[in-house]
Amino acid sequence: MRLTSKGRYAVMALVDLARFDGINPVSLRDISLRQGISLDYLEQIFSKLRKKEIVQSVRGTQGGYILNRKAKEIKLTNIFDAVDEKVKTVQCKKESKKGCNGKSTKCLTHNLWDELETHINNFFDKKSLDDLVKENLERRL
Amino acid sequence: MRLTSKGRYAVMALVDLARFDGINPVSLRDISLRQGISLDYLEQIFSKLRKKEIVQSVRGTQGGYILNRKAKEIKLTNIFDAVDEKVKTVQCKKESKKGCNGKSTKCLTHNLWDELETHINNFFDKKSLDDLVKENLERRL
DNA sequence: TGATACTTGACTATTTTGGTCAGGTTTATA
DNA sequence: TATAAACCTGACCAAAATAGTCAAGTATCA
Ligand code: FES
Ligand code: FES
Repeated sequence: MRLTSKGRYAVMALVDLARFDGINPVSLRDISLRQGISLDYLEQIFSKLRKKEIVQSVRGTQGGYILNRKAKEIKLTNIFDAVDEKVKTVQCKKESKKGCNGKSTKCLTHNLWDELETHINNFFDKKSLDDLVKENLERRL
Repeated sequence: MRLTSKGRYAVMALVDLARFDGINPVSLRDISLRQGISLDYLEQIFSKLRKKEIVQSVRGTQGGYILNRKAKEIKLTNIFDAVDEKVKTVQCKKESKKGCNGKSTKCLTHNLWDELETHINNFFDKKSLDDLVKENLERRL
């Protein structure tokens, strides 16, 4: 069970961006340099973030990206959703009565993984981008 | 972020085994049939569980595996550890001051992933094999 | 009319996963 | 004591997921 770097990068980049929010659009090139993430990869990630209306793009010279909502209203859940970093503990559908890989009943541990998923999602629901920026500022003082 | 089936199978198999614990050794063949897990794969998994002293093997005809500790004392953490299903949110060492892939400092989000890891491990620390067996019995009544 | 920066889609190398396969060894029991 | 059940080990492999790269644009500002 591990976190993929797509999710990690998305959050890193957004925290970076949020720090400058309201001042200028931030270019991916800058984020790439500051955070050490491949520019091409960032583009893929931001394309998804834009489609989910988490960021807005500003084209042309001096362009870049800006947040599309207040940092306080962007939860980790939203970010992870946008880049397809889902928490997947099981394959079987929650609603269906069938088990994994087409079995007729749920397996012995189905309920456990369900609980786990909820437990993790709770964490993501609570944390907002704003929280992260603030925590980061505090640590620097 | 997803759970691998090695971890899932390990827990499934142990719950199955625990239900018969104290009566007979349970053969992997039986578990394989009941739970629909490849026998060869189960052998790999149980080899690890044995090395970490979670189960004991009984060789020969009528052999199989038995729990090596009380079900109450086997936490999910122990099981996951044994089969190398670790919760990995970051690459960088917790203790080291260096960041991921050799960067000189920790990244903006390091602390966040650390919290997440703790949050997940809390869940695994609380659940014991015994809990799972009981929950399962209740649901059948 | 550059230069900057976003946009898109296809492609690819590496790693991880989820196994299989072959060939053992041990031991109860018929 | 033979034999079959069951554990034991290590090598091997195909498919999927990951973590990108590459190429060829388009929009906008100075
Ligand atoms: S049936 Fe849902 S996890 Fe096995
Ligand atoms: S430095 Fe530890 S997560 Fe980035």
